[in-house]
Amino acid sequence: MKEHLEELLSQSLLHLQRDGVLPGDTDLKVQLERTRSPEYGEFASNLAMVLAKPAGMPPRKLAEAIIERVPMSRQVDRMEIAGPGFINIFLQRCALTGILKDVLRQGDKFGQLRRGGRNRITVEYVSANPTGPLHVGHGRGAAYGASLASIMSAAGYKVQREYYVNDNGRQMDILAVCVWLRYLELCGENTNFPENGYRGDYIYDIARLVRIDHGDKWRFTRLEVEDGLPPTIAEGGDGEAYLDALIQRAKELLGETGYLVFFNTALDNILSDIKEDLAEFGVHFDKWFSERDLEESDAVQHAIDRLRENGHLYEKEGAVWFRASDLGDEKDRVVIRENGRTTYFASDIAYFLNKLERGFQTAVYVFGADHHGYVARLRAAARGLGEDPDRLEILLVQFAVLFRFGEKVAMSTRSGQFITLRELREEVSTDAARFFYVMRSHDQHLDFDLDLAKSRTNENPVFYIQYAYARICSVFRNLEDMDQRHNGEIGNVALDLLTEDHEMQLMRNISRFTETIESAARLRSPHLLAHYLHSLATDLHSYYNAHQFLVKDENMRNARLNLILATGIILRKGLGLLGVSAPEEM
RNA sequence: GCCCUCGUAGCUCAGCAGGAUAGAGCAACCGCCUCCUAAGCGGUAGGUCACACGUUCGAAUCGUGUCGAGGGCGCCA
Repeated sequence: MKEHLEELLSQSLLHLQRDGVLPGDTDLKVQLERTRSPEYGEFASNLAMVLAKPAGMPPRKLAEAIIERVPMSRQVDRMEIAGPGFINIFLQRCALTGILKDVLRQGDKFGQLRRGGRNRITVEYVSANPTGPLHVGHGRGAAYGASLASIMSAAGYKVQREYYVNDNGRQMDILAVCVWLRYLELCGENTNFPENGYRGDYIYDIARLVRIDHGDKWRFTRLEVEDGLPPTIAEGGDGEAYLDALIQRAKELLGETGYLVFFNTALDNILSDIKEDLAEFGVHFDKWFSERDLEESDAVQHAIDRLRENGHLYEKEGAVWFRASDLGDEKDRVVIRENGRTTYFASDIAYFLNKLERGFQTAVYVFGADHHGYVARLRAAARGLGEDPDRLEILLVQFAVLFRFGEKVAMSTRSGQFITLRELREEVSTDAARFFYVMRSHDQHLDFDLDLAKSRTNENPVFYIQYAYARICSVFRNLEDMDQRHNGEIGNVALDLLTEDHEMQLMRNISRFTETIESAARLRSPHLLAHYLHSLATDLHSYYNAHQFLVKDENMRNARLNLILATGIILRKGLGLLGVSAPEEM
């Protein structure tokens, strides 16, 4: 509908340009928006005010000229000039009832748009290191990324969902060593577990698995393990050197095979736990991209070569640096360390390049707000590779702070005192968690009220929307009990009977659904859909209270049932895009 | 110190690409079940859009500055 009107207006503008009223070089982009109130019609355009200056005539006069040249349309009732020069567009009834019929005909397929263009786009989210279970901080990125991908897909983008598995590097080594130490403990050895290691109980679980498969095969005494290592934190060291030395010692004592057993058992275990956790959260991926695969291919070297060819690398103090400061970053960055190993940043660059080479026009990254230092860095890298930095899109998701009994829930990763995503799901339900995470703009801090999310009252927006859907289903169940039938054909013919304010409001709101998907996708803002669904539920509840649907008159009854059936379809579809279920009974 | 994000009603937040009288929900107050689920509905009250200047026919929205909040600034991953 909106597209149609935009088309009509641009026709008129072209006409005006041809007639010489508007200069040939005017930007004819049509701006059209929903009005705030029906007294201004459905849509309004500020075209006349924007173009008044180039046209050299007063806005209201120009508006008149524009309206005169708009082609006829069966959807449009009339256009009026209002205020300083707004063009208010009033639609024919059939424009609204037509959309209603579309919804009923297409059912769950309604809302699948084709506006995303042909380009493929990859959306990466979560990508948490597989060193422990997901916690509530990852939850928001998961909910946001998953909802965004679904919405963009509905808007017609060709979306691939991707998770970058950071299965290489020091953190993984630390993990493997921690498992080994816990294993030694289980074997009955006395160990000195590092304060800065992974201390969660899940480490014991993994150690237990190794022991079940391999017994005490890799048992060593405390002296063998710790002899000659640098000081721990407790002993006054910084702890990092201790960990590195411990990793070295583990590799020596365990040998490559033994070390890999600990490493891989930890990785496989945690990764499958993460996958299961996300699946239960309704969050899915098309590709789990392994960092090790990236390293084993020559992708990193390939990316570094590209930077070198483009003249962005130099050597200093034995390391190879990327001259990022020339490309918008604050400072230069190391890509190859003095010891010859490439940096994590080099992998990031390679991964980005890899995405483009796999045929994606745009790579969208959903990062936690703590990664915002990456934005300038990665954009500089994109430029350095000779690519358009706009092909890289980084969306930062702000932190969520949990509240229980009106108080902030304390969390600290260091002590292992963090709430896991799984615990959150079990406490408030997946539906509530998914909705709460995305109901605020992603660039806004989120206060997550656990008590509210659990509550089964009207204060809880999830239940409010689900309840609207359940009420609709309930009406249809009662219909059967009353031995009446719903006849959609009769209802469609009788749609013109729906003239009450509540009915008009509901129809108008239904007609906004596709626009909402389009803007939520374009603005990367699933919260717009969350708000939209809430407003649609409000309209339904108001209608429900004001009017009886199951009335004697067959035409009116079927027309009303068609209206609420269409509302239900939109609610179910919309909730589905947010990963929230639509229960038929509550 | 530098950089990023943010500042809208008592609280939590919308406000899409600058547009008409700044909107929801919660909390407060007043009402509504002989009727399809009251997990609902209707109404009242509540704002100098942090502040200042600028751009514009028009600014919560754009720009600059000030104040305030949170976060980020490693040859860590």
